[in-house]
Amino acid sequence: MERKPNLSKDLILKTSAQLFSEKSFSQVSMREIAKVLNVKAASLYNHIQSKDEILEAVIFDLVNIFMTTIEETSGKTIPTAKKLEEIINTYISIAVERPDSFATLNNDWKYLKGDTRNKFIASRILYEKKLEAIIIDGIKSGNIKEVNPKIMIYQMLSPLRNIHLWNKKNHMTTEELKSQLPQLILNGILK
Amino acid sequence: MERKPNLSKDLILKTSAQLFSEKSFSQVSMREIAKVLNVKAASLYNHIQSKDEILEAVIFDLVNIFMTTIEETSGKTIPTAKKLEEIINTYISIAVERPDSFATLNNDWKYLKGDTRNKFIASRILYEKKLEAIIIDGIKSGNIKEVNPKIMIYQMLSPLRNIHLWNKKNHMTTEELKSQLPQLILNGILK
DNA sequence: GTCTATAGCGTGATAGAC
DNA sequence: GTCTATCACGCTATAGAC
Repeated sequence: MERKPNLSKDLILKTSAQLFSEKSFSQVSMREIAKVLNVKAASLYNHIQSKDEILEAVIFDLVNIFMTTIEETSGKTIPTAKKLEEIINTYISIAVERPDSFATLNNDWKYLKGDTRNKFIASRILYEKKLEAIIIDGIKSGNIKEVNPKIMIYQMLSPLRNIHLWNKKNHMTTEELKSQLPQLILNGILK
Repeated sequence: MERKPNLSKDLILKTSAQLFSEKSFSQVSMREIAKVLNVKAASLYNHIQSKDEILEAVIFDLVNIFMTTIEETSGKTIPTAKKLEEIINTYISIAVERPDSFATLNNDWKYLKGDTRNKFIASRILYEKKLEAIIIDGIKSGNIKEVNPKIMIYQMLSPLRNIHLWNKKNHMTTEELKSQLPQLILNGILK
């Protein structure tokens, strides 16, 4: 409910992400996005090409952050536990600071179409491969339990991809989460 | 792609759950469900009242199982670890044996409307309350780490609610999962 | 109990005035 | 750059013939 629009692509993306996260991409209409911004739906098309483009922009904005940070973490020469903690903290930061985009990424990526969808899936596979490499490395150096790495990835990522759902009910600060969640997740993983 | 229909409510529910799990409730049309069953969309309405009714039936079929089993487990006089293992195994059984309904329950409950939606949310809250009671009991009797029970529930349920996603890639039998997942989940929880 | 035909509605997107 | 008006389409659901 803005006063006067001053419409921009960025504002449209922000508003859309918020609405997507409350319902779902498919349940939010262009008319609805426009209404929140105090404009008519047609006006949105001066700043964006299509509804699909909004979804793509919201999602890949975060995808790029995740891919960049895991690349950085992988390249560091620090203990495995520290690497995993960095990864967990990235999820926490993004889930707390940008909950709407984070929810859209995790809930609505399935509404991506064609090449964009394939690109997303490829990114996700690559991300999990990078994480697997870190875990395998940790097993070799004796810092991580000898459990199937794929199961471990699943055990790690399932809670992380749902922080936003859970944090909606139990509002915690980034600091509180960072001081508790990593230990909780890693306690079952580290020796 | 059935041969000749022999249409029934049960068959419609089964087929719908499969399609919902592949895409999403909102992305599956009545025409599409009908096509798989080799009938016209209008024919479906001789067996069901509405598309919403299909979703409700698919979801509450499983909700009732989950509510019944946690009630049973709560009433038993067995160690906390055994109770949690039972709960975990219920998820595994359902996720493996009825993956389509399980996926629909976890992904598409948000498309439930009105009272039905409220009833679902109330069930989920009640389920988590029952689980919390078991955990608090375990903390008191010294069998469970002294961590915030709400965080523990989240750590337990996040992976369990996503078994279907993960098991689609790494096909495991019910037995394999039951011999590995509970320990993995509980190792981080049990002393 | 399945069919054809269609009502009634909401959607994403566009054309063209201002 | 926002507006009004509207197009073209797909959807759920119903009416009525067979």
